[in-house]
Amino acid sequence: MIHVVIADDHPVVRAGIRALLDGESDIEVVGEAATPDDAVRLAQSLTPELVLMDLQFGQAVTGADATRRVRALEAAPYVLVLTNYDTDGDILGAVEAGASGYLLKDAPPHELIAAVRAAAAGESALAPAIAGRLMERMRAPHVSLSAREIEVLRLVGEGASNSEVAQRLHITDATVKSHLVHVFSKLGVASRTAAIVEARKLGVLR
Amino acid sequence: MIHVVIADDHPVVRAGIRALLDGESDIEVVGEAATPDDAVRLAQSLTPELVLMDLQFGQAVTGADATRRVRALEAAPYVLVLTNYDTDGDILGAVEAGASGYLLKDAPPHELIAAVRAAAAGESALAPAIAGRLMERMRAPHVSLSAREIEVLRLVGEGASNSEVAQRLHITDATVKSHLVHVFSKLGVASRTAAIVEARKLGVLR
DNA sequence: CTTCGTCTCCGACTTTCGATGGATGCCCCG
DNA sequence: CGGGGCATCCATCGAAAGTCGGAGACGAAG
Repeated sequence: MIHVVIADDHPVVRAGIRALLDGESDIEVVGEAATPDDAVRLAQSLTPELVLMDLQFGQAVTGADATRRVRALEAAPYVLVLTNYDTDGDILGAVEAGASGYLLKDAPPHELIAAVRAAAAGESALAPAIAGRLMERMRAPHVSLSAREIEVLRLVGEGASNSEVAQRLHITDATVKSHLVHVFSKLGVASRTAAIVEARKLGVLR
Repeated sequence: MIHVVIADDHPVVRAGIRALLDGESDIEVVGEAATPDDAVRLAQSLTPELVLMDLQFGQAVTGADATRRVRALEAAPYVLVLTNYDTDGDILGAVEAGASGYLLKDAPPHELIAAVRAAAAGESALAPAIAGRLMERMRAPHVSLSAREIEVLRLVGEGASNSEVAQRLHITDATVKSHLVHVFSKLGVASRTAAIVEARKLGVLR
């Protein structure tokens, strides 16, 4: 049984979510909070597995803050963030605060339910529309590999040797090495294997 | 809405599954098949997102076969395989035939429902009891790396150089290379990077 | 007890990789 | 327009990775 606390300043939204979740036999809504403070308080006293957290409370944008505080509790319930707009600038903040997932309020019911189950299981559940946007914002500032560099790195990541890469791209292996040197420095690593590991971590590969 | 076709030779089982799924608003059972041939036929004519497929039809074990044929259709519905026994030797066959998931018939209702949703979303849904067993059978025959070899490979997979691995394991880098040579030959590759790729594919790493 | 297989370890040789340094062409902006 | 920044390309040379052959340990068969 997944115990859930709903935190949203709008009663209608809370009721809607509750109605959706009440239809699921393995999910029980144990509390509702109308303010960030209440959300943290209920998360502590009711020890739910999951908190559904709105990002916009009244005027102050303290949803991310509340998320951080909830995640700092001893029981540390998972937090699933809800918002109306996928352009919300606080997506990053919420994720960094420890949110397991991020959903738009107009998501189809089964998507929300699936997300609740996934989040309660410790998995991350991002609305597809958001995942891409988020990824861009997370990795763009970090690395900006040129198209050619990515191309080379991708082949290396498939296990190709320098000469194989050179052949496939119709360039000299000296050139391949040069591209790799640049990739290494941009990724802050010193070998092809480490570069692959790092590239995967940053989402550049795979 | 997830449209489902149920394929099972036992009417009672079909009714049971239908009853379970009818309780879900986002799932609709659009057809029932009592034979593998019917299953394929309905999968083609009704174009469901998902086919729930029994492995045992009458006497012949053609569930895997039917799965293969269903997956070969133009619409290519996902296939979720059901069976009574987790010792069934055809688990592998079904998965290789393109089944997205594998469930025991005595699984709790919510697990089945969750599996249906997951499978319809293109995710794989394996009963935990089966996942482990399956994993063993899938990778054991392919590779049997020694504990030491895996240890070395794991570090290499983190981007470590031979000398770093040697230091961490308190052995010479000549020995590290030796282990890697064995790993390479067992995995059928010729470089550390290719080894990492292959090891990930086989589930040895990560 | 021997033989075989397997795992673990190692040193010396060859190949590949990565570092260094430099060339060209492109685009943008002061 | 003329330099600064960047992407792409290339050659050389020391360092790392990979190849080869073999040694010691240990257990399972023969």
